[in-house]
Amino acid sequence: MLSNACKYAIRSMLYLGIQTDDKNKVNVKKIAEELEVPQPFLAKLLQQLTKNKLVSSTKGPHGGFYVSEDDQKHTIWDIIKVIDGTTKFDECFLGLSKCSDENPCPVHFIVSPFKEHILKNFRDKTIAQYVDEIASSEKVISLKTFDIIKNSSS
Amino acid sequence: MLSNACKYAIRSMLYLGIQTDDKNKVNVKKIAEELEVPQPFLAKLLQQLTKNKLVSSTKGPHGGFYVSEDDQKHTIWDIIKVIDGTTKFDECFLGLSKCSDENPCPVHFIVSPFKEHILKNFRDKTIAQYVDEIASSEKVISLKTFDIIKNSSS
DNA sequence: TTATTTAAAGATAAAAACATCTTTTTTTGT
DNA sequence: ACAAAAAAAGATGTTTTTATCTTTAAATAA
Repeated sequence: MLSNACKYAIRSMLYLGIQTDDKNKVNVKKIAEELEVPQPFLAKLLQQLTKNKLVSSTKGPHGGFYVSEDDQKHTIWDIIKVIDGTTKFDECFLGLSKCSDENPCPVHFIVSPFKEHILKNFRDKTIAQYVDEIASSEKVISLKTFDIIKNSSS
Repeated sequence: MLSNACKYAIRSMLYLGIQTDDKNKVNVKKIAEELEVPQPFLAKLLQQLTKNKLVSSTKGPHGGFYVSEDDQKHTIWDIIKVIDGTTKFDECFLGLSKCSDENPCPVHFIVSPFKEHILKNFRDKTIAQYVDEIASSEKVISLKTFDIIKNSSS
């Protein structure tokens, strides 16, 4: 469904939402370690997110990446748009170009409600909302982060 | 979600379920044209399906591919197992190895119920059942086949 | 001003997915 | 027996995804 690139990007943005703001930045090395993803690959992804104004960054000592309050207004859908593009989500599960409610493929009505529900969530729910939810419940965004949350709340 | 390879394979098997039996075979060329998929690529896929006993074939004049009544007892899940493997379906949507109902990732409860629903369908519903459904309703497996069904029923 | 820290940019490389081409084997009709 | 039709098998090529490496630019602190 999502590429690795996009998974890393989403997890990074949630991580930055939880851990950072304009006063508290982290560098790629740290993010890559926390999320356990390949560092140079992640660096490229963060570049893309930054170029597209989903994530903020500053160079130099004490610089790094962060998501500001404004950045937090974005959605997972915004990330997908930047990293993977959204065509995959418009396509029929069996690859038929004209598949629709009117001309359904054999799995259309199995897959379609699922897709709608997920898409609605991805389009409507902001990173801020996700961050709140992760803080209040115990959602995981990496093994390490999971441990951090577990420990800090116990 | 599914690779092109797997989409082609599923559509081929449904097509063969509808159009063929041990008395009526079709060759790769015909299947590729009907489903509008690359012929040599499809040939390789059909080879795999045949080797794994999901599809039957005979060589020589009037030979070709077909799905027997026995073949029709298989499921979409069986096709996925042969072509893509099923690991993708076990994996967390965000790629976290330990994501579960107990340790949910931020999108776990959005994605999980629908995944279950789809998997149940893929695992339980036979090709025979799909074929019946396509015959009685008007499900599409290719633009061309769609036209055929439309025309023959009008 | 200079060394250090950091992201940005660009070039390269490895692996997987997607696809094609060529040769061999089997079957069948003549 | 022979030619034709078809799948099977094997080799090859292309594109995309995933990933790394190197160089450049910017910011900061001493």
